[in-house]
Formats: sequence, structure tokens, C-alpha cells
Amino acid sequence: MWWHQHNLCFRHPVEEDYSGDLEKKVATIAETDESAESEGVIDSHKRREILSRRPSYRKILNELSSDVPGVPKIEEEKSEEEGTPPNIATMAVPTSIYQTSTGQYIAIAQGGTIQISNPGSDGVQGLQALTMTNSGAPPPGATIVQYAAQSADGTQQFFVPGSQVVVQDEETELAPSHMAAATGDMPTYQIRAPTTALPQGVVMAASPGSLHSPQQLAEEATRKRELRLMKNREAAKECRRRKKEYVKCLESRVAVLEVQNKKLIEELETLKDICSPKTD
DNA sequence: GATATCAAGCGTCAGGTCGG
DNA sequence: CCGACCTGACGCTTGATATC
Repeated sequence: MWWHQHNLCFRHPVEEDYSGDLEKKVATIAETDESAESEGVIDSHKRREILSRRPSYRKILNELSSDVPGVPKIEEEKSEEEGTPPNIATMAVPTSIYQTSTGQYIAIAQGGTIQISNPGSDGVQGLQALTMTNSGAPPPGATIVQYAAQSADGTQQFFVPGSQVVVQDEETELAPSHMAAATGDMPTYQIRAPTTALPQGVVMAASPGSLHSPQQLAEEATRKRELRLMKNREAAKECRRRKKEYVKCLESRVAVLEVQNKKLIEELETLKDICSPKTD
């Protein structure tokens, strides 16, 4: 809607308000041209309030799908979506699945096994399994692998207990000398000491009781903020994906209703011709 | 080739909603 | 009531296309 409100911005309304226009179109067609409210009646403030109270796209689309057969539901989990490879969905109940900035999926199973899935690969071949040496019940206060991210040099990083960083070398080209020789297409991993500045999106878990100095408190606050931003980043992505799906659904519904409308008009014309034959 | 414009997407913030 | 989640709004970047 804000492209109506902000005259200086001429962005395409797809992302921000196109769905609102589509909703109107669907409603207008569905009402078969009866007493459609003019757009100008509702001022922008009211519209903003109304839209801000609208339930989520998932709910709306699911309600739509219950009304109209054939309308796909938005799944609670994006298991069959293009984003998640099917091999992850069929895994044996992993405790956590993370997606890196490069599209890789890292699943941490309950047994401590880390499985990494490349988005380009299909089937189980894309999975590489790492078994953590401390698999099983972690000791109290242990730091668990929390997140993976791509650092500036294009490597995949995640963290393991002991404040060490496991780094996946890119295309195994940079395998260091202290590591076992890389074999075939298997990615190589190396243990590095953590850098002072965490890469963007990387969050390290720490036991709350271990905070002492103001510096540590500040670090904790920074960590919490990073975690919150990361979650919100993912939530925004997911929200936009749902919105696109919702808009697609509305567009297809518009098409169906337009066809129905056309058919009904034709039927009406036919009936008119039958009921009022020409006198000539 | 340089510049302008547009479309699409992203990250972040703020505020609302919802479930425990 | 509180924390987690959802989503509109805003500003920014990037790639494509048009215009000069």
C-alpha cells in the first residue's frame, strides 16, 4: 500500500501491496458486481489498521483452500517446497535443521550426527555425515553447535564444543597440510581457533552462569541481538515466500472466477434469447 | 559507455498476534 | 504476562533495460 502513500517511491507493488489489490479483485468478481465498495471510501489510515490486523498468509490461504477445492495449502513446514530437499524431510527426526547462506542444509541429529546437504545435489547422495566425537548426552554447560554461516572467504563454518571452529574448505582446494589428504569430491574440514570477530550470522551458545564482567554482558547482549536478527531475517524470507505463494493463489483464483463469470454471462444471454424470442 | 529508471529482493525495525 | 513469531514499512542493493 505504501506506494500509494509515498509518492516519491515508485516501486512495483508486488511485494508490498499487490496482494491487496488482488484481494479486492477476487472479492469484486466473487460478488458478481454487486455493490462493490469504491476504493476511495476507505482512507489510508483505516486501511492500514485493517491490514495490520489481517491474519497471516498461511491462515488466509488455508482458509481459502478449505473453501475452494484445488487451492493448495501452505504447509506448516516447508518440507515439500523448493527450498528444502526431500532428503532432509525423510531423515530420522533430526533435532535441528539449519540452512546456510549458500543454501546448504545442516541437520543435527539426536545422536550428534551432523548431516550436510548441498542444494544442487539430489537424493541421499547429497548428504555427508559427520559424527561428533561427543555424541550422546552432552555434559552440563557444554556448548553445542548452533549455526553455520559462510564467512568472507567463502568457507562454511560452524562451531563445536571447546570454542573451536570447524571450517569447510571451499571445493577442497585449500586443504591445509596438517589435515588428511582430501579424497575425491569429499569436502574437507579443519579445526581453527575462533576469530575475535564472529562472522555475520554466527552465534555461539554460552552458559548464562558464566557471565562475569560488563564486557561479557555486552557480548551476551550482542549475541542475543545477532540471534534475534538472524531469526527475523529468516522469518522475513519465509514471510515473503508465503506472500508470493498467496499472491499466486489469488491470481489463479481471479483467473478461475473470470472464466466462471464469462460463462455465466454467456448462459444468461442464451436464456434471454430463449425466453424472449423475436416477434418478427 | 554513462546515466536513469524499474523491478525484485533483502535486512532491519516496530508493532501486532498467539500460545504457553 | 511474556517470549516467539508474523508482517507492514522503510531504506538499501543489484541486475536488467531504456535513454542520451
